Amino acid sequence: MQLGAIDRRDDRPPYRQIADQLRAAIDAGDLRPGDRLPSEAELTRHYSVARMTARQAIQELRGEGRVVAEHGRGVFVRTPAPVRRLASDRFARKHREAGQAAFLAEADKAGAVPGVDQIEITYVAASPEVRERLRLGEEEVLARSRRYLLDGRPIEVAVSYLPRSIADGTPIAEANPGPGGIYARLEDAGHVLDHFTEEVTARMPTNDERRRLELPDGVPVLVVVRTAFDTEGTPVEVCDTVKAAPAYVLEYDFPAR
Amino acid sequence: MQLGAIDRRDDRPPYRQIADQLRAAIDAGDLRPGDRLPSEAELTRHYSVARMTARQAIQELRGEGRVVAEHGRGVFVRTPAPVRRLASDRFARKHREAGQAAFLAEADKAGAVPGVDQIEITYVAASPEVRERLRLGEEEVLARSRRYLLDGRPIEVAVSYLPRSIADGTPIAEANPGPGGIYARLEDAGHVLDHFTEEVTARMPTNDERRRLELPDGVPVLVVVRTAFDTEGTPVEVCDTVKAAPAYVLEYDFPAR
DNA sequence: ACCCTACAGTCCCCTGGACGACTGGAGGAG
DNA sequence: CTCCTCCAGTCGTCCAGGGGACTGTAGGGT
Repeated sequence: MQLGAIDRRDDRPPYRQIADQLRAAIDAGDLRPGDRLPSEAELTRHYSVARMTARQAIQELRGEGRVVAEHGRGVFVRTPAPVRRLASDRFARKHREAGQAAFLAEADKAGAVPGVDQIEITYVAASPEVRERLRLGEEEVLARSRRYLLDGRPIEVAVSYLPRSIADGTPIAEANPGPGGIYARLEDAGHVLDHFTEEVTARMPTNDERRRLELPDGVPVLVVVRTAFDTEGTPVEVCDTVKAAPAYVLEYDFPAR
Repeated sequence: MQLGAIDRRDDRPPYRQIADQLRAAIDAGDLRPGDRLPSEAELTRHYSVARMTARQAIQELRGEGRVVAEHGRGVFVRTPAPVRRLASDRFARKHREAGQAAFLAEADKAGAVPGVDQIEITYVAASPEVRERLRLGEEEVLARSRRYLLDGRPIEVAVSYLPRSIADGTPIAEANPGPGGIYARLEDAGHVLDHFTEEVTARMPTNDERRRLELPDGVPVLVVVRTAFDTEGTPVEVCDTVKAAPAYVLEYDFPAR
């Protein structure tokens, strides 16, 4: 771990020069994921700057999501999350027929331990966005909220909205909807699924999302809103998911027509 | 613009309380897009804190991408960028047959003035990712790099990679490939397009990307890597695009199978 | 009428200092 | 040997101050 010096004639301010040198050390592999960065005290000594200046350099890297500070321990190069590739056929009927919901099937394949918690099932008035997608009027919707874990670490929070008229009195309103998940139950109830649309955006997380997903600073989220349509062309479910962005690659395939 | 006070018994530190109050004012509409926030001096007077503390509160909101500081002028609530909805049929042949590349056709529809600049066309050795996607060996690729503007503001940077064997000696290697864009030229050359795959991720921008897209702090980017396949099943182009995340919604449609 | 110069207001960057909270390990008490 | 206490190292937060750079405007000179 060899750091350079600060050039006062450089047009970049000192804190940025320090940040650039640390970033370069990470990119060059001198600092590997999990390694501790020089402490604030070490940086102030090495560069002969005030502690606030060293802190600002580290703040820069935190904002980029490259390092994580742990109170009382140090600042560490962030370990890249294992990437989940989500193919657009992950909701294919063949997976449901194997008796597993999409998430479990996939975790199995990756050899990781899946988990679901923070399950909450309530009836609520639909937001304008949900109402538009489900083509509803004033009807209440069933909201199924849950958090997905992989090897004990939260990776996604999701809320499904279904029209009350469809969900009422079916296992969909239970915490555990049974083998194949709620899509299997929808088909049991006569709503054979035909296709999905997904709308993908990215943004910085809210404080609440940062807490639930245990995200460090500087990590954006992917927001995927999926609408499921049955063979009648009726939208039967809207699923609003928020994922830690670095842990995902979404794959889609579409014709040139 | 009415701000509260700091509660020293609150478990949130003062800078966070100030940030929360400012954020609430934005969410409540007391501060609208384009409005100036109270200056550092005003905040220090109002809350009786040191200037560093007021700065830290503002830093918090900048990291969330909610406000933008302008040197010498003030700190302003960020104006949400107009959202482009990108449907997965935007590369459909019918649009090309109208004689316009996908981007121009869409800008027209939205009534905005499109622009393309920073065009660079070079032959380079393919990166491992590109080589894998194009199923190439050591062959060089043509790299078409450009930046897209809408009403003069940069919204996307893109690099297309094509195998030299396909691009050489065609208008694809020219700065202006002619009506319908390079996809039309690929079909002229006998590579009739069959389908695309897109891989979508999100992350914080690099410094270079932040500069080229003129992004303020705290704004993530969407990365879309599209591969085009011809009717032989051969990948003929890889297009790597980086977009300012808040300005985009990507839409995909896929069957339940 | 035009241009140029001050200047006040604003954010940017840095210094040096202080206290608090958390972590992990060393060393002593039992 | 076990448990507890203490302490050094680390990051989190805050204070008070100073110089710098940028912006827009008011006012004066031409």
